[in-house]
Amino acid sequence: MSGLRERKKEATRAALSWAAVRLTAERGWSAVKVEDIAAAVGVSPRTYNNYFSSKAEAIAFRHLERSLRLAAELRHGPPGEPLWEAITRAALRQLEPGPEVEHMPPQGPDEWAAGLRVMLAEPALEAEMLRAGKIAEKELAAAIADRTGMNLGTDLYPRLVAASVMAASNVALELFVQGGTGEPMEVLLPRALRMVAAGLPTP
Amino acid sequence: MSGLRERKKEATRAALSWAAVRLTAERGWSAVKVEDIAAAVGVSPRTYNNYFSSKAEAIAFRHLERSLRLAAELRHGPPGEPLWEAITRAALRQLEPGPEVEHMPPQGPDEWAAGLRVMLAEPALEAEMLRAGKIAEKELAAAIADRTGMNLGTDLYPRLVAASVMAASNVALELFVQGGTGEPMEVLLPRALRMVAAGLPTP
DNA sequence: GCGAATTTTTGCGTGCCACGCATTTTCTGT
DNA sequence: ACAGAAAATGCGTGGCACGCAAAAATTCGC
Repeated sequence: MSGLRERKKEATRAALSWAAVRLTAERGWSAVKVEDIAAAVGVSPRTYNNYFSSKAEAIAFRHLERSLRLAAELRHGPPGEPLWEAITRAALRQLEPGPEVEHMPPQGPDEWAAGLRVMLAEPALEAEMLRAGKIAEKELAAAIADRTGMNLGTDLYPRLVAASVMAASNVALELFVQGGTGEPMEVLLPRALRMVAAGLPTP
Repeated sequence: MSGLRERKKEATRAALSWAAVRLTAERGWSAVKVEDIAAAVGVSPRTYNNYFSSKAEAIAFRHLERSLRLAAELRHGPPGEPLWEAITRAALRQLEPGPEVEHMPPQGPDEWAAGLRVMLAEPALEAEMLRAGKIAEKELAAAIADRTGMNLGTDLYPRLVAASVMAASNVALELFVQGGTGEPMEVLLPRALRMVAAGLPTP
């Protein structure tokens, strides 16, 4: 309905999420209390839980948003475009930093990878990230079902495509974060997507 | 090294996990306290946390074990067998109820599905299940890398296959649990595996 | 503009959970 | 049987999620 109120809410949510990430990167996950995150945003600790139902959720929120955008973009893109091209294009676009990162210290890909390693080392955070991915996967499957005219409740295809896309994204990210190959996400991600789309026969 | 001690530990761990599942199915997740689980097994609450580092972990443990068996079976199977046949065979075998279920009330597939729905409705449990799947995926990727002589640190293939296998399993399970099609897992799972192996072109 | 209604924030209190540490009990190897 | 190792337990602490009701802020009808 209204604009200002909801935008303010989203701003607070984003600020909390962002503060949680920053503080965790600085001090480590267990050293940051909910109270600290709330204080960094200038809000009461009780209010934090009005926005996020767990400490971990604030950190996974950015991941969730980006993943959800993928599904949204798939819905609003040109309907005629072949499915996998649309998916690849939408996935690649999520790699571009959004406007919210403007007033952050500029992060190279190395710092980003290091930060992610820290996050995923914490079991609670890993679990919450995975849950976020799963939520986005549901949206993605629904979008694909719409696009292909298939039945989400009975057809394997939409869910399989959605799950495979998330799998490819995660694998590409893992390899990037682990840094075995020096290749950037812009290279790894499309390659992984092409592979799952084409099939994975024994080489 | 020793036998009795470790077997007793595993027995306790399994008993705790089993008690957690049973109590949760009966009363619901939030109504069962760690104290209850411990009491059901005849062990101190403090001891529970020597086995599982969270309340949810006990429930995901059965899922974790089964998923890990898949990787183990892939390692110990005939090395000559084509990769995807070996995977499918190993995956199907995990559907057979293990010997630990012998003295449980016989569960039809419907009760099983209902139980799973309850579990996955709880965010904390869903997250923990996903984490268990992720851990197993790592093992699976390593097994596949070994089998194909590929490099886990630089090649996408092993991780992609592992992730796709887990994705297919999860999708098959979702569809089964949701029950849109009346088909059993023994049918859905191989079909999903065949699809991800062959590729997912727009139909 | 202004006051009423709705929404959001906050303070407070409760119950539970994860875990460190020291102690006791149980098991193993010789 | 005994010494040493490993596991179970008791106790205490800090923190987190959340229900509830009061207070503050914002929207909307007029």
